[in-house]
Amino acid sequence: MMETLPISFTLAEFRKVTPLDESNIWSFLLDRNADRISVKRRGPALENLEKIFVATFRLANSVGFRAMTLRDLCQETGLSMGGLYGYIESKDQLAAMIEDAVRQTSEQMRTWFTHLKSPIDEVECLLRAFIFSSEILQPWLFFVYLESRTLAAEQRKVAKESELRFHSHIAALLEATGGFSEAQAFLLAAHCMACVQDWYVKRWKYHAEKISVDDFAESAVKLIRSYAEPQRR
Amino acid sequence: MMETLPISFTLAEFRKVTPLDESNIWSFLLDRNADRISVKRRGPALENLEKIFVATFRLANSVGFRAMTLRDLCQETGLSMGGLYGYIESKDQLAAMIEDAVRQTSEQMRTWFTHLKSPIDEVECLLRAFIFSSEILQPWLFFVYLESRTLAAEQRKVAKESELRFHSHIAALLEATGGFSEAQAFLLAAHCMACVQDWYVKRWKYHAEKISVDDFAESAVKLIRSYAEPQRR
DNA sequence: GTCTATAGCATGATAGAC
DNA sequence: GTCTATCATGCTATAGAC
Repeated sequence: MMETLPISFTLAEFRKVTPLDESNIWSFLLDRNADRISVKRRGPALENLEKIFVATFRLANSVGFRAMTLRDLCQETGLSMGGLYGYIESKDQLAAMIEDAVRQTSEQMRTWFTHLKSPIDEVECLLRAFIFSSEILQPWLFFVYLESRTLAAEQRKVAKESELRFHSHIAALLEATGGFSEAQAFLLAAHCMACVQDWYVKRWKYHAEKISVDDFAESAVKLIRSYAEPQRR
Repeated sequence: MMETLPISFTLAEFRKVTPLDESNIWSFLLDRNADRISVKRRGPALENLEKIFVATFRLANSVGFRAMTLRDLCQETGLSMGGLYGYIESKDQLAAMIEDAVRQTSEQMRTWFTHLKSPIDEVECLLRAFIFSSEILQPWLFFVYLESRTLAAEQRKVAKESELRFHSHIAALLEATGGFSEAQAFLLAAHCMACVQDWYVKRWKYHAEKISVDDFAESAVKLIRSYAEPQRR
């Protein structure tokens, strides 16, 4: 699907080809955790899953996941403690489900633009895809970014490795442009990651200034491209 | 003091002129909160303060501040619950003391390089000072970055304003170089902030690759300078 | 100035009614 | 499939001994 996109695609163009978005993610979640969810009727299950995760994002954001209580979660969702446990196995597994969903999308993303011939074009596409995915799934990525350190050691490790794989992929592409040593490419890739992650980490800052995600992506891509291809300026 | 620094100073040079570092911060903390700390003998008080805050950073990092218990804190510091309350008024005030210390240093930083004539030189100096300060006071800045959202509304607001003031200062300087519109300068300043904050947020990534803080600062500064001054490349 | 002991309440999880 | 009621544990904060 990604082959149909231009190099400098917009959010609207990206939306048409991305496999996961705000509305179909609940089905994805239900199917992936079907064995642990005891509720069988699909319609109400999807509605309650949405309530549970939206409330989790809100509560974890205001007090942190480990300090959020299941009683607060019940109050926000309208479920009882017993009802809630039909959807989750434990509080820790609730976080694990989020982390798993995010890792799935980020792992897929690395393969989306491997058909491109130019390394710097692939970098641009990956940065745009990262920014637009984080626009669509902001609460999910935000949760993992801020909470993975407080989760079980195993999940923490997996989250770090996932970030590092994406980082290394960008670094390898930058090195392939021929303009950078391995160490320079690693650092420049780190700057790329920091810039694009800022879109979902500091969302309040960009919203207050009414900056659109397309303008943000344009600015980040231009900064990196002008450094990797100085002759074009 | 900052007037004696060259434009592209190193960590070693910055250390000689910075007012606050790892060892004198405990005195600063004790004096600033003297009215709330009931312990009077200065020597033991400084030792216990160091134990309390170092343990707080470690525990908050592994479970989050709101989920960290004062019992864990007592076990790590060797103090009893009663003893601990000689140094803090409440758990919330412990976080407020950290937030206050960090805000002090960040507010001072904005005035350090106003004597420079060239806006882009001032940007370089501010970015280096920010990175080197965060190297020296990493656990403090890391705590505020990750925990301010979970603190009281008042503190959350103050932390955001502090970030925004620094951001706006950089943006104004970039606009003063003459190469950017207000909106472009805002976005480029945001990229600056994200890159330099990454040094203390993703420290594990840089340490694993054995990247020195001087190399990191050089890379970040070069990226921004090459964009703001394309003719020099 | 630091300790032990405890008050008063909230927590994650489960059992069993319907 | 969802509820209410309850368990055992752990929490912040304080009182009072030394």
